Amino acid sequence: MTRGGLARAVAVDRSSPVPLYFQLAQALEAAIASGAIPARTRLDNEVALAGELGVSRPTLRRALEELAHKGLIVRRRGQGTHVVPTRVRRSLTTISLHDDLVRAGQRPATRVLSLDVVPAPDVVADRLGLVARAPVLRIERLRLAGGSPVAKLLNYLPDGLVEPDVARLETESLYQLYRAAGVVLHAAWQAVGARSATAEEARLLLEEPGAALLTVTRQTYDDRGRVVEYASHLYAASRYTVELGLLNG
Amino acid sequence: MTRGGLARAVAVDRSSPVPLYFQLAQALEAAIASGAIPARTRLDNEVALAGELGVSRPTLRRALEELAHKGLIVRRRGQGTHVVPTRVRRSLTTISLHDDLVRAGQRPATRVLSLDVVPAPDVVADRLGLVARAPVLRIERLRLAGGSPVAKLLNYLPDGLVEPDVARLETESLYQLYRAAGVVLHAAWQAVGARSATAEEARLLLEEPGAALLTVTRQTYDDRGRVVEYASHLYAASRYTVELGLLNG
DNA sequence: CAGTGGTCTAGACCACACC
DNA sequence: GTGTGGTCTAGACCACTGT
Repeated sequence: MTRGGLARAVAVDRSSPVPLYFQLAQALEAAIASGAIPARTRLDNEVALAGELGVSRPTLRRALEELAHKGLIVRRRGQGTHVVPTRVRRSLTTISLHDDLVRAGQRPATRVLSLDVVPAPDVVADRLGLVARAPVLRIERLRLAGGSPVAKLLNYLPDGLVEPDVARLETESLYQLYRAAGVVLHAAWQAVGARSATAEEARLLLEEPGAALLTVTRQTYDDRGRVVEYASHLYAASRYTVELGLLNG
Repeated sequence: MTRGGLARAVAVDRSSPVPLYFQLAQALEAAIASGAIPARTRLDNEVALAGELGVSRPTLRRALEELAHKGLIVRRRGQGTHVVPTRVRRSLTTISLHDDLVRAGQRPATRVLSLDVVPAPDVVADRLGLVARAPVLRIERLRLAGGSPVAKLLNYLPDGLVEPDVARLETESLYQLYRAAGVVLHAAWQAVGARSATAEEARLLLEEPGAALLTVTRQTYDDRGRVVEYASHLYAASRYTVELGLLNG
């Protein structure tokens, strides 16, 4: 994008409360995605580009850093900034947790199997940072896609964090409930493994006993660093895989 | 850390080629990890802190942004910057791919099962962005830990990217070879699933036929956006799980 | 209200890549 | 050399949070 035509495709609104660098990043990402800025294009240098777009260089740089972090562009000293040629680029932008079921065609549904306040088992109390047998909210759900069960979800939450509500649990994700309760999720640690299904699990997930299941164990933290969830999930591996984007591997 | 004593714990070397913000971030991270800056501490405000440390506010901010991104601190407008109280914090800093075997006690070893240049199978050519049946390097390895096999690793690489060398493959990781060849890995996409072991796989991994295996399929990109690897790995799930740190989930 | 982090600017110098 | 992105500065104004 050398001829300055970029300034028309990427217009910013200085009266908007949305930060300039964010507007720029989004506009540039859209322009790249739509092909308005073709792959392998070399962008103008930062000083010139900032001039064309009517922002300062640091502001432009912050936008470019975002795109570089997402893998959409590559910047190299002495050489310039290029739009990455890769075809399969979509998966890289975000790290998907597990709600990928919302994708193409799948009609996700949730059935609440149980919803109780119980004394925390030792391992749960330890992971949540609570004293032994402290009351915790235990949520057991069955996730269905296209009418058939794909996962059994077991979550433990500190008591009082969100309102237990079967109806909402069956229509919204747990993360939507967190957000509604003002909890800002920030980071998580998770381990992925596999094991064979027990008879009971096989029955729930409509698999053969002994079929391979994907296990995901996770701790989620909020922006204060408190553990807000301990989860132990079980996926029917024949119909489900976890997709992950990794950066700076 | 209010009393300015921080300036002694966090000293920067302005003659070093290492960027100031990076020195700051590392020093602060070390101070937090060691307890020199205790959990829940409220840091001085940014202007004051920058003054104490002898850097400008943007430079300090860049360091703090790094720490915030890693989940070590929390910054809130009107309220200040606090050190996060979480206990289990180590896993969050980086996203581990699969070489976690190097951890505590495990003596990792690798046996090269095969190493050939072959015409690319269709799926591989597609994933690597090559024409059908283009020559690719096919590497089949068995990973052992503590003397017993834990994973069968199958990798396809564009021909000519690295030198095929059995000896080095058995002592170093594939990623070390990439680095040595000047390839800068940048991003990856991977899918994690599970399935039951075939008789042949069970024999290799010393598992029962039908045992649950963890499958990892991955594409790795370099900093130019080229696909430099297509991998299909198989883990003995009874002895291995994949750990992942997730940010901004 | 006062204090905090969030954003933005204009300019400077440096390290590296290619000619 | 010349041109590029990488780093750093000093200062300004704003939006939000608590009192």
